[in-house]
Amino acid sequence: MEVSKATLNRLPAYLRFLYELDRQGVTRVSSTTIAGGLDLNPVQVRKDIAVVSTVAGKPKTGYITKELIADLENFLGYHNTRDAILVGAGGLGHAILGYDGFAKYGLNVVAAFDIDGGVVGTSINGKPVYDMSRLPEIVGRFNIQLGIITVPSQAAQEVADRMVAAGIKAIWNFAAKHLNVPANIAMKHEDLAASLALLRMQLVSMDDANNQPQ
Amino acid sequence: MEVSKATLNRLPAYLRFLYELDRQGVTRVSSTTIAGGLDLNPVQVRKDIAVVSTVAGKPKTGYITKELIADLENFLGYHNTRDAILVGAGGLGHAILGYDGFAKYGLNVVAAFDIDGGVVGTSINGKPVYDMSRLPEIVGRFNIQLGIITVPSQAAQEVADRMVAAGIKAIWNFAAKHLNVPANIAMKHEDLAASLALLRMQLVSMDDANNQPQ
DNA sequence: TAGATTGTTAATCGATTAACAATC
DNA sequence: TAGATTGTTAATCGATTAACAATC
Repeated sequence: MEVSKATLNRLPAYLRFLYELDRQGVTRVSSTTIAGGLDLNPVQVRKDIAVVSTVAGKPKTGYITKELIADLENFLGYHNTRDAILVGAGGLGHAILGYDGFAKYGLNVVAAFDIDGGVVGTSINGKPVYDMSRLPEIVGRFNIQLGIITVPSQAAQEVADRMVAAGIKAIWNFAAKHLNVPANIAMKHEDLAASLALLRMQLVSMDDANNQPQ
Repeated sequence: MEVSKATLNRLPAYLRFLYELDRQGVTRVSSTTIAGGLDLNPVQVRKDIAVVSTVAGKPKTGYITKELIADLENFLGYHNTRDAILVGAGGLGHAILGYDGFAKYGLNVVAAFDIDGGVVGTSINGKPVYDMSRLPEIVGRFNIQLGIITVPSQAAQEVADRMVAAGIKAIWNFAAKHLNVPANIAMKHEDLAASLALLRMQLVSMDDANNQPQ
């Protein structure tokens, strides 16, 4: 991988910030402006931009907003849409199926799967919900590479296994459980418990700081 | 902060893994077992455990499952429940309100707020949805410190500002937008676009590896 | 010209991994 | 006793930040 995970993680935030500037008619932008808006270090912003941009920034004037937007969109593949399927049409699955914002990020959820007869056969936000048994057929027919897991944690490993067997190459896991998959399968675990732990600890340490004996 | 962010991020996964072992009747566990189950390095696991545990592991036998569970729960504050409020009772807000799993992590969402007359006055999973104007009153009355933002990104900054004004000390932000808050407010941004970027890039680089000319 | 800003090299910081003595 | 496993020190790796010459 030629770009670090840390950099990649920041790029979508740059892009959103630039969209906003562009919308306001700002045609040129400096690393200091971006860093200021996102609470980052300007040097870090310049280094990140250097990785993705095809044109150099100009001393004194900075970068051209629209050029930078184009480079970032290109690098992140936002125009190169990927189809995905989702397994688990419960609360969270429902929310993801109902959210059209992922289209901007080049993600197109085409169908969902579940084992609950109550939702199988219905459609959510125009996306059909199939029985789990049809997973291999649909994934194969449309050559889908990306799978989203929104089932309860006890069911998640089996779902992952079935996705891999069906030919899925990348898994976005929202279940609260580490999943074991072959090394050639990409996996991203959205661990909300871990996020919450981080937030709670910040909260507690700030409490401490405020109650410090002086 | 005496424990690193990286360590803190892993602790909830250890705990879930240990619950599973305990359920299976496994009374002792080594760092190698934990590392193997979670695709981590055993030394890293031992160092992380050293930070939180009150009793030392024993050479040859490892750690006592139940002791380690108790230490982790204690460290993460899972028995020390925090009340929270949520703003934005849309799809994602609905899913979070409907999910009772956060109770295990010591998080108790007590109420939601929205500006949509269609949901205000209703209740979701037993939690009342109030009009946004009542935020200061409820936050003040129950002395709530934690706020969850699940509104569309354009509305997120204003919601954050109103949370801070009402006395919220920590914000869990699910909107696709960086939010500026005073330095004494804890903030955790759940950036799904960034996650997706990471996953897509993994997928692409694996494609590359497989199509490498030999 | 003077000053703001870039791109890059070097220094620092933090986290992971390797090595290994201690010990149950 | 021998071997597995711990806890810790040292080495490595990766990412951030500081310093600064180049330049528009």
